[in-house]
Amino acid sequence: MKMSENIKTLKLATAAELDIRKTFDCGQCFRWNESDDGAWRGVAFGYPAKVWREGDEVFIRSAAPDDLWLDYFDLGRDYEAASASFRGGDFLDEAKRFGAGIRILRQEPWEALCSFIISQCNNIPRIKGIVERLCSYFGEPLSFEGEQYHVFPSAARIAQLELKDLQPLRSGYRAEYILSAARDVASGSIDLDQLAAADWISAEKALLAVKGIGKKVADCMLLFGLHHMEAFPIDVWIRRALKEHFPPDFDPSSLGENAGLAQQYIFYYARSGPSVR
DNA sequence: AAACAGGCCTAAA
DNA sequence: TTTAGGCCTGTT
Repeated sequence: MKMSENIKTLKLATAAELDIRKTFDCGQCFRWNESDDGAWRGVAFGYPAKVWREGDEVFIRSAAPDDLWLDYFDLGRDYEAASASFRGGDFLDEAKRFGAGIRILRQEPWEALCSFIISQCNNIPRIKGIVERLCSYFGEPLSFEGEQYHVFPSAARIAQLELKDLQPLRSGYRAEYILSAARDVASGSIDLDQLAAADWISAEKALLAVKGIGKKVADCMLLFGLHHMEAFPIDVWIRRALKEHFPPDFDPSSLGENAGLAQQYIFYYARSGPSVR
C-alpha cells in the first residue's frame, strides 16, 4: 500500500457555505463520523479523508484530486439561489434557516443505492452499522494517516456473494434486496451511469424495476446518488411534516427543480427540530 | 413486553 | 388501485 505520498490539504468552502455537521448528519450519507478532535472522517470514491472546520473555513485532507471534493460537496452550485428558488410557507422558511449550510452530496451511485436499500424501515445508527460491516467485510482496505478504512464494495464484488455471505451484516430481509440489486447492476441490466444522464422520470421507472426498490428508495437514490435535484423522497417524517405544516392540497413538485433540497431541509428540521425548538 | 424504526413485496379485495 | 400482513434485527 502506498497512498501517503499525495496527501494534501484543500480549503473547501466557508463554514456558512458548507456546514459539515449538518451535511453529514442530515441523513443523506452513512459513512462519515465525527471523532473526538471534532474532525469528520470517512471515505468517498475510494479516498479516505478528514474534514474539519477552522474558524470560518472548512478544510479537507486526502489524497484525492481537488475536483473530486468540489464535485462531491456540490460546491459549484449557488445554494442561496437554490434555496430561494422554492417557496412553501412559513414552515419551509424555518426549515430553510435551520438547515442553512446543508449541501446535497454527490455520492457514488452504487453506494447510495445500496445504502438506501438498507435504510428501509431502519434507524440511522443501525444503517451505519450495517454499511460499515458491509465495507469492512467486502471492501478493499485502505490506510490513511495511520488508520484503516475500507472502500465501499462494488456491485460486481457483492454480486459474486451468496445470501449466506451477507448474514454477518445482520441486515435482515434487506440482504436479499442488496444481493439482487448488486446483480442487476453488475450484469448491466440496470446502468447507473446512464440513469444519471436520463431524465428523472424514466430513471425512476428503471429503478422501480429492481427488487427491493420502491418509490422512497428510488427517490433517495435519484437525489443522493444521481443528483436529480427535483426528486422529493417522501418517508414517514416528510409525510408527517407535510400533513401537519402544509396545506392539504400541497404538491411537492410545485417546489420545482430544487425540490430535493427543500425535502432535505424539511427532513432535517422535522427530525432534529422538536428538541431544539 | 410490545411497539416501532427514513419500506417493500405479495396476496386479496 | 388501494390495503393488510409479514419480514430481520435492535432498541426503547
